[in-house]
Amino acid sequence: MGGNETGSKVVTLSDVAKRAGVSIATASKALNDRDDVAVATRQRVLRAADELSFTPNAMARGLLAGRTRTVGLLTSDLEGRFMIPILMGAEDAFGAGQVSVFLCDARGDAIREQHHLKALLSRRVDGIIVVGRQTDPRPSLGQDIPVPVVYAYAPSDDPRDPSLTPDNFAGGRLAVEHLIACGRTRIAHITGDPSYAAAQDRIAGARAALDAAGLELVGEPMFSEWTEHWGRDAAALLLQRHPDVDAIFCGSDQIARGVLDTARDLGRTVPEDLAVIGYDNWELLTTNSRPELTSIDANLQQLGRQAAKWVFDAIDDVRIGEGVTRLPVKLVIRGSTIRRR
Amino acid sequence: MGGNETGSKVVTLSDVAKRAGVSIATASKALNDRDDVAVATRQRVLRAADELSFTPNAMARGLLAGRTRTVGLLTSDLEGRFMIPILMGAEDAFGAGQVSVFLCDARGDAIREQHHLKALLSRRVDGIIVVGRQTDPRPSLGQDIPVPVVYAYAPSDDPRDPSLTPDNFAGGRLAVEHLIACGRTRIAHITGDPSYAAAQDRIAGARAALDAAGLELVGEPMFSEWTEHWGRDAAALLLQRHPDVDAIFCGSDQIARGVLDTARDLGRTVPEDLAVIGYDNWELLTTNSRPELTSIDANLQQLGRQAAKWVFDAIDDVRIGEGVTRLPVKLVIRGSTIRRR
DNA sequence: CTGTTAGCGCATTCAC
DNA sequence: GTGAATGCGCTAACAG
Repeated sequence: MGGNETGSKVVTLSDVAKRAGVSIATASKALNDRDDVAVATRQRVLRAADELSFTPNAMARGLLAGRTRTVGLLTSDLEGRFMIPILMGAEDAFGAGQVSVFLCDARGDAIREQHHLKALLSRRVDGIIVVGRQTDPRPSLGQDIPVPVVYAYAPSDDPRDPSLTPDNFAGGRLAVEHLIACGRTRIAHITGDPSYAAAQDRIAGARAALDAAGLELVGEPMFSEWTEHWGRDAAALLLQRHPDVDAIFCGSDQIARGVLDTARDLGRTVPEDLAVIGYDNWELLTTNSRPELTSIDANLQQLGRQAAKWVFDAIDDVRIGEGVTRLPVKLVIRGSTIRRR
Repeated sequence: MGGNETGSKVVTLSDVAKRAGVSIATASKALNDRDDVAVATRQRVLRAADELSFTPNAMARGLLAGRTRTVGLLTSDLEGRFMIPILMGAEDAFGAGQVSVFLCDARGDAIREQHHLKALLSRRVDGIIVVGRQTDPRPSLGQDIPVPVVYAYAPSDDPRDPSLTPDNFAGGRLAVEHLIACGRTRIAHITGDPSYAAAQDRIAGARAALDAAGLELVGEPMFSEWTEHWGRDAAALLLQRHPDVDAIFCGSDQIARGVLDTARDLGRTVPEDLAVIGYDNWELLTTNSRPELTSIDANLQQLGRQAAKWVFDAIDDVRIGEGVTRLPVKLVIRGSTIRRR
């Protein structure tokens, strides 16, 4: 038992150095393009590293550098429809292999979130993105986190924190402006849970657009769940009470799909008879309905990218936004508001 | 500039030790419940750590231990419907804060996958789970990875690798057995892309069930895309050509939903007139259709948990399965095959 | 019970 | 150009 046992131990820099017949220091320099190393030497080192398939130990490196090239993604609801695109945008922005992402799903539980946060800090992530499941403000992680934190989708309730969230007001306005542009004047609104900021903001935007055109909503906004069932029921109610509506702005694509079903059942032709617009641009729903559904897209992937960029900027001590920044949304027109040719 | 500057540097163990008036080693022992440390001393150390909100550096720890309590999750298609539950199951099994998960999305690109793999190895993950997007075998990462690798959903094409995948054959059989149990005898099959192993395996299972009952499929399986559109079109074709079918086994819930739409349009009553069963148990589709859709659930979250468990076992040198292991699926009965009361 | 010593793998001075 | 020494933060041996 003297020295180098067998048993495929992990290859270290010193192994490479030994094989190349140089010191550890030289090997390090050669591998990192540092200083002046004789060309021949560098070649030898690189060859040795390759032959041993040497993989530098990021932890050892991080210990020295004080930087891990690692960030934490703290979500509260992984299976939620909105997490994934944001997460993808972030992963995207970090670049394959450049920065690695710790994924933590707190399952909407504060205790679990604390555990994960602690783990992340323990692993010395360079920054954290917190992704919430609604656009309602969520509790801040606090100001004493030693790394930059950016909130995505759900803004932080502390105005000192930087938050990115889709502009629901603009979305509501955009939706109704489009309906008006399509010549509709009797517009109703069916949406989900009224306690959601998203629901209220979209309504406010819708009303702003109506006001600007000298119009009013037909009836009051109809609130309940964000489901197809509710969309079906609400549409039946609405079309009975106000047979003259010529457009329905729906608070979600799910609701809109239910509305389309009922319209079909009742023999109302979409879009001629009745224009329908959804919200979220969830492709599974918008492209499978009959006709395909016009909707508002929140650009979530872009939001994720922006969040990642902010984290980077903050790490590099670039000043980033403070408070809530609302990102633009876009209208995606399909056959439920305009007859396509 | 002599010694302790200001500027909230990260707190280290030596800071804690200093504040508690003990040596670094003692502080370490106290914090880790090691050896015998005087109760009073331990208290002082704990207090000091708390006051400074000390967070141990997992990298430094990992450097010593040779274990990072970190695993890599290498997916090829994050937005895919099947990744998320598996990912959740894995995250679940690893426990909040115990083990951290690096998430890497290769976007279906081999190059990017290599980059991510390298990054993971560089970070010295203790193990890797590879999640594929189909149940067709995927290329192995190779045998020279220094940590355990488990393949989930998409099995590895190398029989030496441990793979976990849902049992599609059993799923197909289960679906048809259920239809037969419901008294159906004229059963047809509409499915997606025939090049998918999933499609073929489910058909084989279906045929096995039919054989056992002395029945035959009505017509040939109908192949095309995994979409609602195809479901609608295929159903129209099928019902025209074989008006006497009394049940349709669909290769996916999306297809099934399209089938239900067409059945409705053609005035066929489900389930009395026509029983319909889907596959995947995608709640968004199964619970929103009319009637709600009976389907086969692949227990993906459980599959994720199992994959995580295998990784752990392998890390602890417990022998785990080799080759492809098919996990049981389950039937979820809703109103599209049996009239609910 | 507590402190001293050594070293995990690596990048960085500084001599030679 | 190259190599010996130093230390990142921590834990595991030992010695006191």
